[in-house]
Amino acid sequence: MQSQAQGMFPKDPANTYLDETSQELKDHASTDEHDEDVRSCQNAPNQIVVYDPETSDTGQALCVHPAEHEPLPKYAVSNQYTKILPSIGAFTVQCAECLKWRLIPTKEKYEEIREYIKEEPFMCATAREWRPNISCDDPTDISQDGSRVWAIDKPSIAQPPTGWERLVRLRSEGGTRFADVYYITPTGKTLRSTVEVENYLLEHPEFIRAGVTLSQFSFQIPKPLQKDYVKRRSYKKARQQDDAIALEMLIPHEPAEVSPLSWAGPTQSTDLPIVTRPDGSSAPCFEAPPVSDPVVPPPKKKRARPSKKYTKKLRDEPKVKEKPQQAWDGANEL
DNA sequence: GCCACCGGTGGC
DNA sequence: GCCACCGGTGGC
Repeated sequence: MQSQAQGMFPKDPANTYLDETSQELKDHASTDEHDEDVRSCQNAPNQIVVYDPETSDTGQALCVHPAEHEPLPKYAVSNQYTKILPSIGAFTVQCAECLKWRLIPTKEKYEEIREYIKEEPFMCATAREWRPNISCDDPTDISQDGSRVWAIDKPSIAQPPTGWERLVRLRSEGGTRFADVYYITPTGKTLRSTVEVENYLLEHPEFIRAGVTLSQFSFQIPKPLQKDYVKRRSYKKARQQDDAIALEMLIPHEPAEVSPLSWAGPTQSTDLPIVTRPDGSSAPCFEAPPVSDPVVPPPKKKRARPSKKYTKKLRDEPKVKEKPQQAWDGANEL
């Protein structure tokens, strides 16, 4: 995929992750390369779309697309973990002019567009970099047809430093959060917060010398378009009062309509949101995980939040636990 | 023991 | 209500 025109990007595009079950992607393929992108999209189960709320009215958005040409997400293929969570399956951005959605072929391109989207609004012409003939006259690549989860991404998030990867991992529906953001260092360490990044950089000054700064990291997560994807905190408080009743209220019982493109998870994992449900609603959504046991759950142990003083101690005393350096000892040379 | 996923808390 | 943070947990 060579780059030709470095097109203009839309202003305030919406970043969208989507679950991939739609036929429309292939319907709009217009070049061989795009065909390939579309196919890889279609093969990827449970993708998610993200789009930018601020711009949803005027229309800019991005859609997410999984690791290219991977038939299945990492969770399903290489991860020994049995839980299969919905994963970001496609990246899409909305044209600032015609408001149509254009699939972005790679996560890297998406991150590039997202970083500069405010300054350089995305247009269909931008996509000519990978789809030479695309224009606003072509139909939208994807639409909110109920077959995917759409989530709103934040604009102006810096691209991760070279050699680093920014991971957005979706949580299952009904949890307390929609997703988590992680950064994977060149040495393979996973960092979960700005504090951890800061500590890591202090422990590895070679990255600082190489120009890596905290401003290149953002742990902002996309927001699900489906309002009830994430459990409300007020619900949790209610549950503390009366668990059984609250559970009834919390879990919607909707007809399950399994997508033909859903990936097959472990049979014992039926309590996981591995399928999507076209429900005819305007916004796509994942199947809610069934309630495995509506009985009152055992009380959970309370955990005291570490004090600020403790947090500061952590910052002052870098953790020692870390994976042995693997491929990137060259960092020391920076 | 590791680690991906999840929940709970304080702060704003 | 949202966000940042990070400890807990269970499957491997």
